[in-house]
Amino acid sequence: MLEKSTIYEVARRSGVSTATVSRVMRSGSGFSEPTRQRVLKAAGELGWVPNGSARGLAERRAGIVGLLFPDLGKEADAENESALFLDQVIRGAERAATLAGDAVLIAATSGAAGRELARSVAGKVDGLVVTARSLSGPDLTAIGRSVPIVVIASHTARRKFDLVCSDNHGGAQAVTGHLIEVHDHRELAFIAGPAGSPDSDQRFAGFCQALRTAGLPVPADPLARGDFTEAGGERAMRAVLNRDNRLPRGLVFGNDEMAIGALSVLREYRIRIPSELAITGFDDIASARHLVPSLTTVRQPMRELGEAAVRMLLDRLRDPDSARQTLVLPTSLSVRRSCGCTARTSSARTSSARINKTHSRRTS
Amino acid sequence: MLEKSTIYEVARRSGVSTATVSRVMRSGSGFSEPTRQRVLKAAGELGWVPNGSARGLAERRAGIVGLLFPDLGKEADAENESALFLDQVIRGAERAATLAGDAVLIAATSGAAGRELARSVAGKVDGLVVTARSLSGPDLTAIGRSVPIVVIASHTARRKFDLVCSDNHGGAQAVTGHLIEVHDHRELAFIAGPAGSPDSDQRFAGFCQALRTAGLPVPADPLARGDFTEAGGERAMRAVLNRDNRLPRGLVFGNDEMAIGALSVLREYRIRIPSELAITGFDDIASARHLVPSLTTVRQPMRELGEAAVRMLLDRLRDPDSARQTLVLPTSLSVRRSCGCTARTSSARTSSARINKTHSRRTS
DNA sequence: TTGTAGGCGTTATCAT
DNA sequence: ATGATAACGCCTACAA
Repeated sequence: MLEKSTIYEVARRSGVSTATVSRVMRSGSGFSEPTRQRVLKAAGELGWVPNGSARGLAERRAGIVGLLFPDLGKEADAENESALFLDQVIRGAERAATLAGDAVLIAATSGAAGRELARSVAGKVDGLVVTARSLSGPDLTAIGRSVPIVVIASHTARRKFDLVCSDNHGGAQAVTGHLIEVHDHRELAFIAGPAGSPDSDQRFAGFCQALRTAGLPVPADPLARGDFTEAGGERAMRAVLNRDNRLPRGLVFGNDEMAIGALSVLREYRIRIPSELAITGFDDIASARHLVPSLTTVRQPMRELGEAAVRMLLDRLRDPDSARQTLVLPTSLSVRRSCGCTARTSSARTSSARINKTHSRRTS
Repeated sequence: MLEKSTIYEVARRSGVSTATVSRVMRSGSGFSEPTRQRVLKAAGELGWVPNGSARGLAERRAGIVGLLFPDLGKEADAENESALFLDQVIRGAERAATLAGDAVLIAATSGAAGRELARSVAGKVDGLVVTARSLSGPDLTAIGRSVPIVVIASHTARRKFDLVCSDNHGGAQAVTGHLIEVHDHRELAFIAGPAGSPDSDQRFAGFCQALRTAGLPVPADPLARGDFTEAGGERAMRAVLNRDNRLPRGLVFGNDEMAIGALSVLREYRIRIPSELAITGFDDIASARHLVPSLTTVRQPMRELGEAAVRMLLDRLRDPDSARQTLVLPTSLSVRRSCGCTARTSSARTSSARINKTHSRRTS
């Protein structure tokens, strides 16, 4: 059934040397037209596809970039924000790689077994895009010794690699500012994600910045904490409701998932959104549009993150010694109903892309 | 910066031959403990990662499976049903492959350029999982000559390959049956996807089957047609509203997206769901839960499709001459509010998995 | 324009 | 337990 022919057979069948076959398949020059015809014919008849491993070995280049992301586990389905986020990143990476003629190898690395997997992948690719929480710091460093790495993670992360992230701080500042300036809300609070999450921390910082800018009192801590899941948002909301005897005027959530969870609790408590309490999220997941009320939130350029990361990686491959880069992609505001606006969705840039050339790489 | 050391350097550094290094890295036997230590130490110090291309060449096996899916284009984002579907398939494929120690190479193949891409990918992998509409029939056949292929597509598709799909017919029959039996609706209509879509056709067939079973009149055609998008659902709904002066009692949509689009039109027309008109979808995308009313729909085991396809491919790789298989994965009912139910979501199996051994492969 | 032959980094088969 | 040494399939100087 399967042929698995080699360049030798194609060469023999078309009466030329393997060198000529190779030339026909890649160079586009260095042979006569009739020769080309014969080679192509033979290749076609045999159904020959050049062996990627052999080619990669000879070219010292696999033509593959790897994408590592955290294994979200069995429970991670379409409802999961991180999952959605990563899917988009994957799409973006695929697009950018294909555009450059490369393919993308994906792998979900989890915990300890992740290291082995990562090593295996590292051997198969020319470079690696690694998303937050898919690899420990030491593992990153170790693998970084043998393969170029671009990290997709929050700004605060290690500066030892090329890095791309979205503007969490600016995005949070923008929604919060919207609540303050457009709706004139002055009592605002932030519901954070898991402790230690750089994303959450930066969003909280952006929130605080907006308050500061408006001359409002700045809280030392978030009002409550969830874990970026719907269930976590529910819990956080209930905790607040049970603990405090009066609510702020607006709640800025660390992400959409938690806002969705909170919304169901608030509905239960018959608290009107947005008339009694304004709500905002972060991420702009698909469901945000379909909620009632629809959720005002901050859109992250998820796919662009993947694209940018791969492009950066390919640049690095081309030029190993250039200055290391950090790219911060702009977020945008998706204004819907939950903040109090009534117009149809509009969106506005929250910041513009920034590139920081950090330090130059040591050469060698 | 980057080491890119080889097995030779590891061998020299640890004072053994490359053969021994290789043995230590894979066999787990054929060397003494002290030797093992030295090799591991040297490898660690050098940060050596075995070159996948060389390994693949020597082993005649890349340890990579490819996943081809259609390029949905720029406009395809998280809102898009097909996109979500494919994301889940990708996740499933990744999971199954990783479990088997393989990696997954992904590529979105679009139109003509797709063929070249597909060939390139085919050369890099041990086998290919190909989703519906990512490759033309002839291209499939051509590439199938050099690499084993498993197809994820509707049942009707070509039988020349191993195939896995979900039970569209059974799923549609089940929701329709629910409308008939539980809610006693007898005037039902189907809103189809694009003409020629096997998925849509099978769902319509399932719809008809349910009517037939209940002894109700069976329509020759769907009431209207969309293109599986939200906008398409809107258009279809408007067309029906403008054309007919009376609506059926329930509308079975070919997928969730279209149901969502229709829902917004129906809201505009102040038509009460489900009291005046019951609505159901197909796919169970994330938003279905959050709609108002929440959407009763049929869940496809998207991730499982990816898992099953990869497993099937690995089986095929292991045993090239066994009988070709077709696997139909069961769908399940997600009962929510739009059908008229008031209970919380419940779900029920709609069918059980079926395996058809078709004909045996010709040996050679 | 075409062919010869060495090399790419591993694995695996023989010896020893 | 270890070491030579062929493959593996392709690319690419270098020659002709």
